[in-house]
Amino acid sequence: MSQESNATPKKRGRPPSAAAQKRALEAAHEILMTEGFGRMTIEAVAARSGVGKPTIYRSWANAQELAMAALLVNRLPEAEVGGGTAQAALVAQMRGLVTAFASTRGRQITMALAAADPESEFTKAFRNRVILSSRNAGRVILEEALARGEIVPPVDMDALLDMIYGPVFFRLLVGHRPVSPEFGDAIVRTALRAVAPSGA
Amino acid sequence: MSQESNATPKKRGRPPSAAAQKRALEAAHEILMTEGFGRMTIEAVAARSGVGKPTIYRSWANAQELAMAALLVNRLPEAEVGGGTAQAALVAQMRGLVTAFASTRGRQITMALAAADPESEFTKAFRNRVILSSRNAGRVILEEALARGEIVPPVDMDALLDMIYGPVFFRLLVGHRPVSPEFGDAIVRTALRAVAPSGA
DNA sequence: TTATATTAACGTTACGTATCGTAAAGATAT
DNA sequence: ATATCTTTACGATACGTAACGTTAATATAA
Repeated sequence: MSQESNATPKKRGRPPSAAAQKRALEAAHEILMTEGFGRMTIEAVAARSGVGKPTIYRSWANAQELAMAALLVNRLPEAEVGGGTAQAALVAQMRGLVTAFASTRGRQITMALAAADPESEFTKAFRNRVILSSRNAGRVILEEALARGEIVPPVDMDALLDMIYGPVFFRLLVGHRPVSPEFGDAIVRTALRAVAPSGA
Repeated sequence: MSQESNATPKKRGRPPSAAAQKRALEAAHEILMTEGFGRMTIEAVAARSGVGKPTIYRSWANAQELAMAALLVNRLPEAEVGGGTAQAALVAQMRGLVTAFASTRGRQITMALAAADPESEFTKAFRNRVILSSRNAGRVILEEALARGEIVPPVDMDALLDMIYGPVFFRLLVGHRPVSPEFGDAIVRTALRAVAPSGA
């Protein structure tokens, strides 16, 4: 623990400005929430934030990636995995999810996701962190419930998870019915009835 | 019914060309399927079809509407509502749905829907005809099953329907798992187990 | 004759890139 | 120690391209 020979070769030159990135992300988020995805152009973000276009392009390849990064900053609250029944845990989580997505934010996220290159690494990271994090937490909850007999086989776990989390995005995308807390509750209740031990 | 006095006032001048519309729709559809929604620009459609831009704009307000119209031309096959158990009917319908959407077409539809103005009349028509037609047919199937006791209360019909059709679009949008026929089967099976009479 | 079709061009917006001079930080020499 | 390289990022500006949606001019078909 002494020589700096191979440890961190000390970068030269002006360091990238974290403040500039932060300002760009904030401006992007503001535009997304007030004017929508279609108006969140790189030029608009540059004008609003005072950050130069080339600086923005140095951090993000295009407007879609910047939008996803901006939507990623304020994460959704993580689900409380431990304690209680699976139903209680899922209902609590679903309440948070519905609150977070039944808003401008939810629509913007859906649009960003649909518009983005599905193969891009950025898109995959976004999906995993924003969309699938709830689903992954749900998997933990359901596997624990399965282990202690609260739910019973046959359980097609992936199908069951998509039946719980898919409807929220379906309503968000199609807009035929509102995304309400009661809706979230009904989804969880119905899904769990399909894998309940008795016919209760 | 004879005189043309107030019925059909005999249009004067050159009539709109149905052929031009058709050519534009075909070109739009081809571009959607081969190059994707992002590259289906009005100019590209005009160039490919030989129809002038102003003519295209006379029929559709923007590229989104043209895209939806093009996707609307070849409708999805309607579900066979009558006969058999609810499970058989839903599985058959879901097979068709999965086949139709587990393709370029499905992704294009999802993108068009996410990108479109949710309040536009065109968008609403598109949702009703392309997205919700399956769901509506499913409602008929399930209500008949409910009437003859094949499924039993409590049934939150809207939640149940979204649990059946939502997951398909969820997978299409997020792309975390493939949309396969087996997946469709599992969804129908699991959903019906939630409303089955006994604990079977 | 009159409404539509086609073509061409228009102004606008945003794209993504290149270049300019400046700012900030480590390296180097006095 | 302090001044001067060197390197890298910065903000500003301008560029050529692409597509937008509109308009004017001409051709064409009832």
